[in-house]
Formats: sequence, C-alpha cells, structure tokens
Amino acid sequence: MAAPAPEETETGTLHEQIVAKLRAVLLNGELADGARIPEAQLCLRFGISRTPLREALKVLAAEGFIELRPNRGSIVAPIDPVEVGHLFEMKGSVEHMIGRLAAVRATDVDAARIERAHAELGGHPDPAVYTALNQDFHRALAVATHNPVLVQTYDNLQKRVLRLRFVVNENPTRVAQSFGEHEGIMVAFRARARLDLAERLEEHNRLTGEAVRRALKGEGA
Amino acid sequence: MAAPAPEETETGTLHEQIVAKLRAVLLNGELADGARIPEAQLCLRFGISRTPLREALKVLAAEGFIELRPNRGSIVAPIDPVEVGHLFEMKGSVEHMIGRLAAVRATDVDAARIERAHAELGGHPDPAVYTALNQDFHRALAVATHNPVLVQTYDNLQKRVLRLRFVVNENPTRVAQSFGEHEGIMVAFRARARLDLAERLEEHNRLTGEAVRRALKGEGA
DNA sequence: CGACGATATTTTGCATTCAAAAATGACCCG
DNA sequence: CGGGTCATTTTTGAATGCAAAATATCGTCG
Repeated sequence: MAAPAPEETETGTLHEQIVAKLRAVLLNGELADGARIPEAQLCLRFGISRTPLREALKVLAAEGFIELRPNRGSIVAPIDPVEVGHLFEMKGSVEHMIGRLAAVRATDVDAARIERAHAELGGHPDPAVYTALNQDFHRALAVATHNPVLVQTYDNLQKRVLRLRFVVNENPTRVAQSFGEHEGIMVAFRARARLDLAERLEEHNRLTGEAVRRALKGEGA
Repeated sequence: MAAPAPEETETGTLHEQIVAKLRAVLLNGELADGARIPEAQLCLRFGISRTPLREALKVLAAEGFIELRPNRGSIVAPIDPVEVGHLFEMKGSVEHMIGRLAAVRATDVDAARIERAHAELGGHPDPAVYTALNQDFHRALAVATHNPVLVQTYDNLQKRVLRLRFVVNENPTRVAQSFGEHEGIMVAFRARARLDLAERLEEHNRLTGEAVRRALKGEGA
C-alpha cells in the first residue's frame, strides 16, 4: 500500500521530488476536485513530516493546482469550465509560437526526437497511453524552439490541462482524430513550414479544447 | 513609489504576504545576484520564524527568482543575458495576444482604467516612477483581455522582467521613447484596431528588450 | 610564507511541538 | 422534535529543536 518504490521522476532536490509526487497524486485524480488535502495521510504515504509537505503544497498552490484557504486547509482546485476555456485560449497562443519557432530552430536532434515521439504515438492507440505520449510529442516540439522560458510556460499550461485528461481520454474517436491532426503537424514540420505548422498546432489545440469542454458539459461536472 | 494598491492579488493569507514581501526584496535589488539569501536576517526583519519564510522561498524558487542548491542554501538567481532574450521573446508573443484580445474585449471600465494609467504615466516622466506606472498600464491592458490565465502568465513574465529595471530605468532617452510608443498604442486601442494594437505592443516589447540587452552589455554584468 | 588538514561554528533541512482556529458533537432549551 | 449554545476533538499554522552537512577557523607542516 504505502509503496516506497521510488518513482521515475528523479529530480535533484528532495523538495522537487515531493512536489512531483504530490502533483502526480493530483493529476492521477486520486483526490476529487474540491476535496480537502489529507496532510497527515500524505505524510504517512511519503514518509515525511508536515513541514516539507506543506512547502510543496504552497508551490502547488502557486501553480494553481491547489487552493489555500486561510485557517481552513487546502483543497484540490475545482475545475472551472470557464477557466478551462481561458486555459486553452492561452495555450493556443503558445502553440502558435511553438510552431513558428520550432520550424526554424529545430536541430537534427530535435527532429529525431519529434519523429520518434510521433512514431511511438502511432503504435499506442490506447487512450491512457496516448495521453502520456502525446505530452512527450508536444513537449518535444516546445523544446525544439530552444527557448527555455517558453518551455517553462508551456509546461505549466500543459500540466494544468493534464488534469482534465480523465474526461477526454476515454474518447477513442477524439484520439483517432487527434492522431490524424498530428500527421498533418508532422507534414508541416518536415517541410519546416512556419505558419502552416503554427496554424496546425493552434487548430489542434483548439479542437482538443473543444473536445474537453464538450466532455465537461456532457459529464455535467 | 511602489504604491501597494489593493489589487486582486491582495490575498489575505499571511503566506501570500510573505511571498510578496520577499519578492519585493529581490525586485528592489537589495540582494545582489548570486548572493546567499540571509534566512535569519529576513526572519528578524519580517518578524517570523524560518518555517513560513522557507515556504515562501520554495515558491519564489519555483517562479525562477531564487536558485535552490541542495544543502547549500538559496541564492538570488543570477541574471543570464541569454535568458533575458528568451524572456522578452516569450513576452512578445503574449503582448501580441493581449493586443488582439484587449481590442475586442475591453469594456468601458477597462478602457477607463487604461486611459487613466496612460495619463498618469505622462505626468511622471521620472524613470523610477515611470517603471511602476508602466507596469500598471500594461497590466491594465492584460486585464482587459478578460482571460485570467493570460493575466497570470503575463504577471509571471512581467515580474521577471521587473528585476532588470535597474539597468534600464536610468535611461531617460528610452523612457521618452517608450512613452512615445505608448501614445501609438493608445491610438490603436482607442480605434480598437486588433492587429495594429497587437503589433504595436509586440514592437514596444521588442524595443524594451533591446534596450535592456544593450544596457546589460554596457554594464558588462 | 603558503598549502593542507583537523576542529569548531554556522547553516541547512526536517521532525517535533505548541497555540490558536475550525470542525465536531453533546447538551440544553424552546 | 428542532434549533442553538457550549465543550471537546481535530486540524491548521508557525516556532522551536535537533541531527547532518557545509563553511569557517586555526594549527601544523612542507
């Protein structure tokens, strides 16, 4: 139960590891939206005391995953459909930028990594696996811009989107459609077509956002 | 001066206040780049113990203001000229987005706030004051997009840029030039000209970025 | 005189502890 | 039987304490 197995997320500082583990708990949907964060339980599970856990909570709160209520504990930040729209709108702009820059700046190493991520995606049509590999693919494109500030900004948005996957990755239709869009993205990337790549990425993001919003409405929160 | 107007960022939490105060210390340039963070001293100064201060340190580290070294304390994140370029490149994209959206979505209240911020800027040509009011002006434009995720992303980038002001706000020439660009921005905004506003904002950002980079090179950091 | 190494001091990171606030529940009164 | 008040328990937020690591100090030797 209290698996002391070290997760593969081996970052440097112990603090970073705690943040990563805690974020994983939130992303895995183990805790329902709006649920109180069980500090003591998590301390037991991670084998740490409350001090470092609370440090991680503050960081996650600053990132928007957790809501800190004065003297009343922290809760998992509820998913607000309106905010989801804003999130995808913002990410769309970043995607466009990624397309414009990656097309021009990608090195051979970047291209190889992107091709590999794309190929792996095709081999795993399973929605759950797809989500993870999808992240790798898009992140590889972001990295190809060679702008660390962009990568950081993108990571932050992407992590927030990831919270929503459980409502959309159950949809095989969208997964197939998504992969089709990726094919188009790759065509544009291989041709190093700046604006074409930018627009395809933005459109891909827009369609994903719509799928998510539709799923959110369908599930009736 | 740094008038702490009661913005929506004025959360009641003590933690948020500590983060804000600590950030202010960093932004004021009280601590040199790469300098060790004097935990004990800051605890005395803020009248708190190390626990809440360290929570704030972790948050600031996640934001990129502080570098956390394992077992060796935290240091003020050094300014990397290359990263400054990436920072402005990223911010340029966001500025463009702000222009496109603000032109369409700004309400009368937004417009009034933007006009007021612009007018105040004209009345205070003093570089030090200009910097603070300049932030208000651009933030008002960001708020007019009515996309909180964008505002949050913009705030984060803007805060990182603010660290650099001491190298550029000593330049009256650039201040005058900057205000001239603001005039053009206002013309485009009043006309609600989407792309014109977007391009003017992006160009303004680009010029500011170049001024900063030039100043950084000049000072030979 | 300078470099190296052992020891003392400080600093860091985390566990523990403690006071205050909120949630819970028991009790009383209408 | 329901509503409200007060005591009890739990949880939160922050100060303190403690072991380990790093830094500084000093003595010794080449």
